[in-house]
Amino acid sequence: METRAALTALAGLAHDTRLALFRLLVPAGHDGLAAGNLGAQLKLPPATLSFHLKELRHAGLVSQRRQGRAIYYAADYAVMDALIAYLTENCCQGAACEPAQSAPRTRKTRDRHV
Amino acid sequence: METRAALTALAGLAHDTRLALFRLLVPAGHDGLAAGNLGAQLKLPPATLSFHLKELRHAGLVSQRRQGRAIYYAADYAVMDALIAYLTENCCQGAACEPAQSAPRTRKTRDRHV
DNA sequence: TCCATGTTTCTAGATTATTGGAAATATAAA
DNA sequence: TTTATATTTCCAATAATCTAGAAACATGGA
Repeated sequence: METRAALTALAGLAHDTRLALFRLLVPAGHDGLAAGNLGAQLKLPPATLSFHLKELRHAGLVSQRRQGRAIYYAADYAVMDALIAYLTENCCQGAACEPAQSAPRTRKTRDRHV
Repeated sequence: METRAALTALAGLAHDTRLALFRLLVPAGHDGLAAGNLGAQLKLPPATLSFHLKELRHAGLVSQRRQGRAIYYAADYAVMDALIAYLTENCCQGAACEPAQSAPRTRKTRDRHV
């Protein structure tokens, strides 16, 4: 993941409504949850909900799928994983970051599936 | 790490200049770099530099230490590590996030030193 | 003491993000 | 068709963040 994309993903998560939305989607798995369901859980007016879901989508953190009248959103784990890899590699370099761990994860180890 | 702190750390990193500052500090280790050094590398006016360093400091991502006339900033690896742990646990749950990996990291495994 | 250097704080304007009502769009069901 | 439901887009107001000049502060050296 490049710095530009990492920045976009960070900005996507750096808002309490969006982080809450994303955290609701994480355990919902690949099927995700309908927009209405998310809005009801967080008590958000529809326009506000839609605004934040769009931000998450532009950050590549969630995907969208229509099913009947409902639109389902699902977490994109690959982008999240790439962000974690980016932070580990670029912001947590060397042994300093994980003193109790055997070895820091490297790009090669983590990026196989990205 | 709690959601509120994670949000603060995410917002701290979610800006061009601040991510660049933090990335300069990461390889600089515990000694860190002088504010002036950082400002010169990124060509920032002093007030702008100071503004962003303050943000990073409030997010707990960097520490400050005066030495003579210079003020040295250093990355706080513990907070960064805690953020990565938070994202791994809360935003990357289950096997979904690391399909090519043996087992997802758990809170117990990662939090020993935090 | 006086001056130079490194950095911060003050401040105000500029930019960008967020909010939510109202209208528009898409789908499904009667 | 018509109506109901789910959601988005439009838009204007508000809020938050960012920028950088100028002034202030702290330290060290002459």
